[in-house]
Amino acid sequence: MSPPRPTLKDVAERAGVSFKTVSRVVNGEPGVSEDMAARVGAAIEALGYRRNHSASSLRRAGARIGTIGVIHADIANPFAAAVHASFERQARIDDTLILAGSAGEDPEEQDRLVEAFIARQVDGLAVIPSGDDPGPALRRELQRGTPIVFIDRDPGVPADVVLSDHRGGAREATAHLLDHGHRRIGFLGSRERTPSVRQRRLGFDDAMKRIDGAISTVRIDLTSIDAAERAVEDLFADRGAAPTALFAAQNLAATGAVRGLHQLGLQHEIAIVAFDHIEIADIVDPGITTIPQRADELGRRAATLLAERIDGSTVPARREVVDVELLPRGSGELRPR
Amino acid sequence: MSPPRPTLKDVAERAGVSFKTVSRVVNGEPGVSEDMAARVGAAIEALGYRRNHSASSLRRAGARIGTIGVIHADIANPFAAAVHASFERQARIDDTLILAGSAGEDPEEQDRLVEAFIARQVDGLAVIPSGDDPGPALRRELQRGTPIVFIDRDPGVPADVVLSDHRGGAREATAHLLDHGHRRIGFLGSRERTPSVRQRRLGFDDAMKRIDGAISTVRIDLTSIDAAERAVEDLFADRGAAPTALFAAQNLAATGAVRGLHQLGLQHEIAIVAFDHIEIADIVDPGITTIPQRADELGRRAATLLAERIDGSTVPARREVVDVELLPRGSGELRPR
DNA sequence: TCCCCTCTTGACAACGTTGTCAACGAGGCG
DNA sequence: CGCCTCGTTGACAACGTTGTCAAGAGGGGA
Repeated sequence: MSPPRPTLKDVAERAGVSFKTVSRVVNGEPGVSEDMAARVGAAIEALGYRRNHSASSLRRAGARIGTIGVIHADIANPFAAAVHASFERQARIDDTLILAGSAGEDPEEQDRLVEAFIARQVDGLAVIPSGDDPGPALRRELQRGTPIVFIDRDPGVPADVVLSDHRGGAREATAHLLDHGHRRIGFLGSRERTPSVRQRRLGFDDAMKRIDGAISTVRIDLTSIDAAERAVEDLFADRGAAPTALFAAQNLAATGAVRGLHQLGLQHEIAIVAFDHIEIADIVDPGITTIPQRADELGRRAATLLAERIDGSTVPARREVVDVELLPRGSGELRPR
Repeated sequence: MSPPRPTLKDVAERAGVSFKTVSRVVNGEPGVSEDMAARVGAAIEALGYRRNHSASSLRRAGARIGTIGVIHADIANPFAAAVHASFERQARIDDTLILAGSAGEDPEEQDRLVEAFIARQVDGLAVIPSGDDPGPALRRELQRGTPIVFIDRDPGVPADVVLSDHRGGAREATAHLLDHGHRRIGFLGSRERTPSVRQRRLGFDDAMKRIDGAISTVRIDLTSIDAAERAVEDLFADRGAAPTALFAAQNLAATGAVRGLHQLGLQHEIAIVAFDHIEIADIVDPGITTIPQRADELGRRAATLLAERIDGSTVPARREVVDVELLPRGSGELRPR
């Protein structure tokens, strides 16, 4: 085991002063003579003293502790990781550290994380999609007035939230396909109960309704790459009634759809636009036209909102919508034959 | 601002008992009568009391605090995120939370993170590649005996470390290409001073040296997708002397190389094997044969090693090597024409 | 009946730090 | 010369919790 860390007392003893004086030096408080500061500084250096942050913030009750808890569904998800990184970068400006936890889709695990973070006196919480519903612990903390921000997920409770413009993006994607002459367009979605996916569906419908004679083919519950691939193969079994373009409303659905099209050799005939970022969308031939979410912007804004709450802002719950932009790479610009 | 959280005293007052009794109930200590426990439990429930973990662990000095600091270069890097997720999953088994920080390539930022984590009394540290050299803070903590594990990076100091078998994997990749009849093979690498890349180069050389007449073409310092793409275009400007197969020793180099081959229309003629995971390696045609690092295994083993140190193990510094496996997907099985 | 033991509860110190206030010496001013 | 102020330092309480020990009530055995 490692030896105990030196404390203020140890430093004080070595420097031959009271520990309060050492405290003053450590905190850069005024009213310490120069040679005393030097003597104490030497002792600190010699012992490798570091302040015990827990004890320090225990005494200054009520002050920020400089730690925020971040809860993910899965931090290995590239989108979540990107949001996290951006959030952290912004938080670091205020010298704030991040306690991070992945809850999977398990609401109880999410609750346990909230409790553990609260026990550690975090200044606030950020929740990146995880489960459908804030659990009891999160609810209690909202009630208590703990600063909380939700990212990319509408919590259904009055709290600050930062969202992508799912509906607008989907509308734009669909309009893009319509503009390129397509009239039979397929919608590929994952779980309908996921709010963001529902919004994307609404955006798709918005655009389709505007054009007379536009025909939708909808496939939902495609929650895996394989499921989406099979759906595409199924869709094009009969080319006659099949769509000439696809809007893949989610990450995995898009990957599966692209794979399916390649499998069928249709990648140069059937247009596709995909929501979310796809890693090497530009290597595939044709490149995949996507509407990536602006993870950086989401993270940055969320951290800013949360910091304001932590600093005491009491304005009503805010809702910020981050717009998204279509990135044409080829697959979305194919015209129907 | 949010009201102060209730303390043991508040609960005690409400239940009409001493706060020590409440402490006993909270900690499930024996020697509390049933009806007393119930009364106190009700008060806890009513006030929404949660234990202050800082105060608690301040008193039990020397005991674990249940928090580990993890330092990344960039947690948005999918490999780092995957390692992190796996590390966390393992740590959670011991009810340990993760303080996470990205230091970029900035050694000073890494130092600041170490200091901040230490100030918060973390039980141990995990370092996922970040900079080339442990900074002064990390060195001091190693000296002090703070439990530390390095992941995927040899720290050059006696400390526990978990590494991928870069050399063996590269040897296997190269042998795979040689087995498919290639004799002129190109090596595409990023920075040579990165230890893992250096190891991969050694593995490449190992395999090439074993075969008479095998000819290497080496391109290094390909630190961006664009640089790798240009290198490939340059390489095949003269098909006569050009290699018939490529070994891309790193993520970005591989992405750029694949893009370059596609650009030149050579994707079905020039074989390529890539180190590291590539997101949709299977969508491209042909699929990209890769040697992904086993991020899960790296994270899991690192967390295990660290937990043992935290529990007091004093065995000499350990070095665990995680093997890697080649995933044939087509691009690596092309034969020379 | 008395003593001792057990069970339950509480009083108090301690963890490492910061806030408050007092003590001390030096120096300025009347 | 005495008083007051300022600059420097220290003593002590307090933050919220747990460890230690003692006090009091109740029960069983002699």
